[in-house]
Amino acid sequence: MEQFVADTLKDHNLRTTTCRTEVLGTFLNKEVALSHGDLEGALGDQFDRVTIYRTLKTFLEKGIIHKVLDDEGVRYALCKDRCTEHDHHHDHIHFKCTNCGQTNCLENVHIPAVQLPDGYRANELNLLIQGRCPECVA
Amino acid sequence: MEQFVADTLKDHNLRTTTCRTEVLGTFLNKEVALSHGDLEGALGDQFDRVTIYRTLKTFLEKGIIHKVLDDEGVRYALCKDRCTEHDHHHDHIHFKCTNCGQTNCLENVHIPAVQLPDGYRANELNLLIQGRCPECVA
DNA sequence: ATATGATCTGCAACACTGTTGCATGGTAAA
DNA sequence: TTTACCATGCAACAGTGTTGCAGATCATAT
Repeated sequence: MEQFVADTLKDHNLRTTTCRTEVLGTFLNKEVALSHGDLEGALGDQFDRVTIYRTLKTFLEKGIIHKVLDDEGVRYALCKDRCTEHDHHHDHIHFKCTNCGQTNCLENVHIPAVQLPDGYRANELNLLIQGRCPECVA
Repeated sequence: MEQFVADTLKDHNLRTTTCRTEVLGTFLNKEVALSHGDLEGALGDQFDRVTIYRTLKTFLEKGIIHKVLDDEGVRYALCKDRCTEHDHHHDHIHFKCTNCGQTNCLENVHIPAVQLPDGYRANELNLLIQGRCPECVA
């Protein structure tokens, strides 16, 4: 995994620093969408708040992560299919469990075509589904 | 319109105060999703920041408005089809124009059924489409 | 029309989220 | 190893949203 982290950073022309390595590693470990606060919690006092914000911003710009919108705030999740800075794919489906609060990307689910009114041109689709995840349905 | 505003408040068991009347009126006039800041701007110094926040919160709880999620922050829009506190329908499609920034609800567009993986149970769907609105496509 | 209780409002203070400028420290490439 | 560039930490600040409380306002019954 460490190798993957290093490669990912290199692929996006980013220097491998401790903070970037740890943040990226945390995303890989947790496998759910994380907020800035989640990262601060997970990483303890290792890094300054500001540095984490800047790391997230950098990752966003490079297409390593994407924003996940949510009633309660903004979270971030890995772009698993290797978006790049110039070829960023823009259809995301996220599922948020209203019971346990976890949010994750549904990778294999496609957003069906939506029939827009005349004149509208769509670029990016963002679908948030809220409900109960398998663990919490039982 | 003033009658409509008064009726709406009454229907939801809310006292008709100046702030509520003005806020609801602004939503009716503008016909697009508004942020707290938009409302502050539209209403000038008539009301305290806090009062506007509380008015929005009350309207949310009563099902008069709903949240609109957005990369840039939270906005609010009227529930046109008369949601009530207990019967709030939860499928929303919003279109945000990346050129002029306006966000509005697409009332007559339906979210097609999404095939969820086993075990997931959906309650609420929230689709944000970003692109260009008819005015900005031209 | 008025008194009453419920509730809404404004103010002050606070917590959280996110950004910016600048000096210092770390990274990669020669 | 030196160097140029970039990332980090710190301090300060702006924006967003919440809470407690005293005083004002509203709806109801009289």
